[in-house]
Amino acid sequence: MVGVTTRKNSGTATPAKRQRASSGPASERRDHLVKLAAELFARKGFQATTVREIADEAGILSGSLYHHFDSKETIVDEVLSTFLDDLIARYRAALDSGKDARDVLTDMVRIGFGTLEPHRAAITVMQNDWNYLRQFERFNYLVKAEEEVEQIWVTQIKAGQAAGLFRPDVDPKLTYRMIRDTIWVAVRWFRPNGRLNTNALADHYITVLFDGLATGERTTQQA
Amino acid sequence: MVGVTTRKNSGTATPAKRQRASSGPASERRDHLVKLAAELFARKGFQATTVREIADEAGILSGSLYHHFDSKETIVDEVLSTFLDDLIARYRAALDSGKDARDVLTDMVRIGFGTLEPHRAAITVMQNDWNYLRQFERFNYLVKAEEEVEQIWVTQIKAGQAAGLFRPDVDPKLTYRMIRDTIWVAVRWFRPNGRLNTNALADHYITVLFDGLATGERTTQQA
DNA sequence: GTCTATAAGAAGATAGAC
DNA sequence: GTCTATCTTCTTATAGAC
Repeated sequence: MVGVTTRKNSGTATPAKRQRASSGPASERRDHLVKLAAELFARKGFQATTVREIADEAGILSGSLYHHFDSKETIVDEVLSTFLDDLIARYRAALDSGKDARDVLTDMVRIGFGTLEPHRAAITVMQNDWNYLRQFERFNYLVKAEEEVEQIWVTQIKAGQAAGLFRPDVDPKLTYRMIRDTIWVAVRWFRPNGRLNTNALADHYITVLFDGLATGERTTQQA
Repeated sequence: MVGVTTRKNSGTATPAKRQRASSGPASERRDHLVKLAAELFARKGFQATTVREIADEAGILSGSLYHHFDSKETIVDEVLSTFLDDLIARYRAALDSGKDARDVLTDMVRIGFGTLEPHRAAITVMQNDWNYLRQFERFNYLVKAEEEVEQIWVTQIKAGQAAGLFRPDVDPKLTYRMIRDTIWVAVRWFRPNGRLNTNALADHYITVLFDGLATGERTTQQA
């Protein structure tokens, strides 16, 4: 019931109570605080960000934060679940389009890259702190959500193979993981005002993913 | 000169002295301690791992660790620099083979996946804690090493394009980043004793990367 | 090379006044 | 909804005996 040792908080030992995003009162003030915290978590990492820093950023004292949240974990919980809820909703819409597997997969790649901008902070936290956060019982739903997303992708890849659209000799699960990794890790270097926007990123990746990097020419063998 | 606020260490404030891997005395005992620490860093994250835990793992007390290392940062520094030195050496060997750009790139992909097993812990730390560690001046060499590696890859991709081996319409730098991401992030889910070994991973990725996922068939357009 | 003992302070969280 | 004040525990790191 207790989960792992957590960050050894102190005071009158509070073993990370429940207070999911959905259950908490959804005030604008609260949402604003979550946004501020998300930026700090993304920049410095979850553990390296102190509740004092979050409070500073909001112009209040650390104790006042506990009027809105019962723990630091609750804040990051809200950051992550907001992102995941949105992502899964978008995937579902793509699935209901009636397109063939290749077009659905194309849409899903675009959806993935499309979240880089609006959910940049949440994705960064998910990348960097997932390994730490997953050890706490309260974040089990993250694992569940990941499994659900994997199922959606793998089903599409298999459908594409069955329809003769995708090569049959690739492993669906492995292929999904590589696509997923390529999309989300881009959050590390993607900059909204850089040379490329997320549409260009998606187009580029879709080209290489479907048609490959090679031209078919070989200098050593076929020539 | 000081860098950022660091983990606010205490005692007689020690602002993270220099003591790079190469400069420290290379005893077997020391190497063993670094290995133990690397596993903990990978499992729990750098910040969440305490010097007490590292000492526990080694069967000594935390104070005794400071006979071998002057700070926790020095330990992780040694973990990362050992990996990077090995990686860059392997890349250089591949470059000197005299093969064409496609074969060299193939070798480099294999080298990448091939490090997942021997350097699993270091790669995990690099993935999860890079964002945090990079803020300290002493880890500037990480950025330099990354730039060197990028240069090696981009040069090969451009050479392949010039030789007509790779499609000319892809962005070399972007392509490199996506390849890099796909390889290293695999450390998150790759398990040495799982269904696939690193050779199979590399082969699979090389197939999709060069030849693409699509078969050329289209259900909607070409009928 | 390890232990004992401890410094000095930063952490998350709480209680109650305003 | 925020502040004041504070508790308790954990942290990295040190000094010197053995």
